Amino acid sequence: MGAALKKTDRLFNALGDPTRRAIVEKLSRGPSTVSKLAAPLEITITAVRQHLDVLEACGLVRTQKVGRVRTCSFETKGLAVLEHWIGEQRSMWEQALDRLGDILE
Amino acid sequence: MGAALKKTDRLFNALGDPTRRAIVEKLSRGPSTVSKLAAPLEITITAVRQHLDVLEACGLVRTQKVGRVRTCSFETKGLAVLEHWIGEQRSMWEQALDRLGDILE
DNA sequence: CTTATAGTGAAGTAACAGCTTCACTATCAG
DNA sequence: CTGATAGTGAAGCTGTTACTTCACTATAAG
Repeated sequence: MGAALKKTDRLFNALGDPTRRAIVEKLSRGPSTVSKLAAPLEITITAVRQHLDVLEACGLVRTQKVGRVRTCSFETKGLAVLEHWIGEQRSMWEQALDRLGDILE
Repeated sequence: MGAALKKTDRLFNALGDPTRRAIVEKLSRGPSTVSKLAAPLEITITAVRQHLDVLEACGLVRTQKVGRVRTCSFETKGLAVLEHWIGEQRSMWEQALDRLGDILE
């Protein structure tokens, strides 16, 4: 469970950066390349590369280099982990409300 | 939509910090106070207060001061925004896959 | 072969985020 | 009243992080 926590850690941290979320949003609309991602963001391709490292490490993006072009695509796996965490908190909260209800009766 | 984006921004940023996520997880199990939150985290109550500011600003936590004690509780509203964002990306990705399928036919 | 394109890697900078300390206020208990 | 408890606010320290520059490699095109 310690490793799982670390994964959630990296995931939320990755999406905490607005530039990185912009990249994810772009890629969810379809694959792209490093320089095509950089253009609208107005940052260097080096910076984009660094962001891609982070996104790849937590399962939000998958990349593949063919020739001299690296193609980046969206990866659904990361979102599943996110949804799981949200579900956990929700159900814990429901249980807490139930206990409160029992006490009030 | 600009304002909505800013909200999502603050939300992910808030949950990007492990300490803040620990606070949210704790509160989803039931309400607590500032100093009770600080104890297991081994940080000062001042630090916890600062985290609570962030969490309150993005609708993940609600707090209320009675006498000299501030009681903090979990707020479901924030999670809804999160889920909405995840859903958006998922559906965009589905559509992208559909377009790809059409092309391949 | 020459030149342009796409990306990589290392190193540095500037800003920010998380945390602390300390001095302080407000509330409750004996 | 006295002392302890719970929290607040300002200011400063420190490590992290997002970003840049520059020198470089590898592929593609003329």
